[in-house]
Amino acid sequence: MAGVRAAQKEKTRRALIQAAMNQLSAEHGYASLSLREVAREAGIAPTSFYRHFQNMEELGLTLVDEGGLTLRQLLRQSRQQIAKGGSIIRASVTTFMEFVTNNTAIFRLLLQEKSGNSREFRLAVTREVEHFTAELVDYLVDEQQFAREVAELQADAIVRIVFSAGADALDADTKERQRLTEQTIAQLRIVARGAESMRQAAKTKELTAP
Amino acid sequence: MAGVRAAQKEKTRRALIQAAMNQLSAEHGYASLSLREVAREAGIAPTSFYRHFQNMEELGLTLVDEGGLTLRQLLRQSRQQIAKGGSIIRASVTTFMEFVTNNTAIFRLLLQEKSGNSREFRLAVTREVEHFTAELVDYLVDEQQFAREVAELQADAIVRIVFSAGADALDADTKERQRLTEQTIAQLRIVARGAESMRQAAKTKELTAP
DNA sequence: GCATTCAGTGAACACGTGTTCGCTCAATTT
DNA sequence: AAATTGAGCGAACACGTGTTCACTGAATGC
Repeated sequence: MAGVRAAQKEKTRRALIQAAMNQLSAEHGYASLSLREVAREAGIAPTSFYRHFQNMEELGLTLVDEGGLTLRQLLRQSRQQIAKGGSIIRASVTTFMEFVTNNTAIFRLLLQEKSGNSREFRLAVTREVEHFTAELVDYLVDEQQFAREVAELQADAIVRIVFSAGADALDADTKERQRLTEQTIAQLRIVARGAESMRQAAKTKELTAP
Repeated sequence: MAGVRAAQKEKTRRALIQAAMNQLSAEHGYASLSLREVAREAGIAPTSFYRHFQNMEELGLTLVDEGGLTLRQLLRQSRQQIAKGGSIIRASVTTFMEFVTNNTAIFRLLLQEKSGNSREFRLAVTREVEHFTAELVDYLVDEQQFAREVAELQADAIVRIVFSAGADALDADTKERQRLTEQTIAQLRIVARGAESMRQAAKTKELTAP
């Protein structure tokens, strides 16, 4: 019971996942992913695909799950960078862009595939993004002492800006990506200032008309 | 030379465009648009499609052009609403969301199709979005007296937030759309405050160390 | 009135697709 | 050692796709 069989199965399963990722590009999206092409790239017969996934859909959902893991990893690494000191915003955005650059396939799914998918697929992506946003809200509340309501507005705005810039970064060269990074940092600073000013206003109001 | 012929041709051309738009939905994106299905919905034979467009690609680019027109119309209507007085941000966001609701197909192309298309298609979309952003920059510079640099940061952030929210609104029910609208308004206010505070900081700096 | 232009057609093509079925044969279980 | 399990396979299927070609017939130009 060395599990040779199970190990081999897992191996070709990974091969299928990797093959699907390799096929994702700007011109060739998830919607036009074909079972036969994926199987070919993974080096197995088309029919063997079904030994691992019931559907292309099921493979897609698996990929989104991988995306969720990547997002959590991104959060962890971001926190580590922040702990090292320096600008929180700069560290976060830089880490984010690094992750995008090094996991293009996954971020294509998370940032660019907003249409042309099954409802279930979109829900899965939304779930991961919402989880990410929720983590950011918690950070703003716990570490930055924002009121929950403002933190939610701010976090959602940040995620929209950063994810949108990330989507652009996927199809940009190094130089353009650098520009996007700096631009995003500056924009998040604007948002932070705005949120800060909301906090001040709320405090003032609280004192004058409690 | 009454132009009966030309008129009929234009009519079925519009029918093709309309047919393509009708086929766009959350589950069925631009990538999986099929020549035959579009022709069928337009009420012509598949082969007749080629009398009007060389490609599905060419139809797609035409649709993006329509999107550009819609964006310009949106800007005009937004300015009219602003001229009526009241909150500039509220008027703009409300108008935007109305347009999204009433032109779902076009905004699906502009807001949700970021991947799985030809390079040319993506460039066309980007061109329209950038034009929109440039108009917004001009507004912030001319009417709100922002420095160009800050205006560009702010405009890009606004477009990212609003377009992202618009993309979500496309697949939301009325109530959720209302929530998105209010949320977006609040977020733009945060951004406006942040940008304003940048302006103050710049001024101060200018006075203290010119 | 006659000749020409041209939007629309139907048949036919080569091709890629997802999915089924029964088979093999090594890993595993008994 | 014998029996069972299960990943991987090739043949075959029905189907939708884009594109070609020669043809029709009404609108147009002369």
